[in-house]
This record gives sequence, C-alpha cells and structure tokens, in this order.
Amino acid sequence: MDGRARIAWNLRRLRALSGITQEGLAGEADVDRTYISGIENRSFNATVDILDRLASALKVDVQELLTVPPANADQPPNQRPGRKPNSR
Amino acid sequence: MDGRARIAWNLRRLRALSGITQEGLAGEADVDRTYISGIENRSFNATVDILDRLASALKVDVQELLTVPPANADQPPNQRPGRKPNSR
DNA sequence: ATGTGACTTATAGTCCGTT
DNA sequence: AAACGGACTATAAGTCACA
Repeated sequence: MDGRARIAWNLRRLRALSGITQEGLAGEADVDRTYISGIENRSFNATVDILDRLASALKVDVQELLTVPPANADQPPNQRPGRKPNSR
Repeated sequence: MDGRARIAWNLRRLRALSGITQEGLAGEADVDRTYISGIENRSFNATVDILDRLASALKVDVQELLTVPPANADQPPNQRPGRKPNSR
C-alpha cells in the first residue's frame, strides 16, 4: 500500500474522529476544500509541507498520516451529515 | 520539528546505516542525485511518491522517514540557503 | 458536503555542470 | 563523495464552476 493511499485513508479516519468536514479541515489547514477531496481520493501527490499542515490541523503527529490501515479495513465512511432536510 | 527536517535527518541516518552514498541511493530510488542532496539539506519539499521510492530503496517503511530525532541528536550539516520554502 | 475537470502559477524534480 | 548553480520540464499548489 503506497503512501498516497495511506494518507487518504488516515485523513478520512482522523477527520471522522474529529467530526470535521473537508471544508472544516480545509479551513484549519489553510488549503482549498477541493484539495482535501483530491488527496482523499488519491488524485494528488501531496508534499511534506502539506502533510505538516494537515497533521497540525488534525492535532496529530505527521507520522499518524502514514499509519497502515488494518488489513480488513474499509474505507472509513464519509462523514454523514446529521441529515439535511431539503431546505427549499 | 517539521517534516522536512525529520526526513533530512532520517535520510542521512538510514543512508549511513546502509553504507550507501547519495548517488547510490539516487540510483536505487530512481531520483536525481542532486535531489537527494537537496532533501538532506532541507532545501526541497519532497512529495509522498518520492518518499515511497526513498523508503523502498532504503528497505524501510515510509513512516521511518518521519521518525523524530532524539533530543540530543546531531543536526544534519549545513542548511543551504538555496530555495525558498513553500512559505505557507 | 464532496467529487471532478479545466485552468494558471509556483515549484518539484531533472540534467548539465563546477567546486 | 557531496554541496551547489543554472536552466530547463513536469507536475504540485491553488482556485472555480458545476455536477
């Protein structure tokens, strides 16, 4: 499992733990929301500096982002919004 | 201590352990020889993909590259003033 | 709330060198 | 063997509109 996949998985995991959205994390780490999305989908090859910012925003050590997911791990579910009634 | 500095330190450490030169590692990881030098001097902001290749060449897990140096560890030699960090 | 394609600008990363 | 420079090219960084 490559670094990108690990980071994607951990980002979703840690974000879910914090109960924070992509947008929220984006704000904390001072990156664009779509960039978070891209990283979580393994589309982007982030740099070390970006990892630093993400780890800091999530209040974990950078190493946490490279943790190997358990063999039987699913992709952490996307955080389900509380439920959003069609707010017309 | 930021990610760059950790990687710089660990790269030197692991490379010394393997008794391999920068050029040798560059060959193994299939990156340019000058790039290893730049990373070890914290001038370059490596990507996750590159970290994967370096870890693989050094036969360690990627997480190893982000190990925190002991408090009393020597700092890697001369930081070269070359390129401006990503400043954000 | 998230994913994606299209886009521009900054810089990651290479290749030629010299010290 | 390694630090460093200049000039490149490939791609990451960063933003947007819309699905």
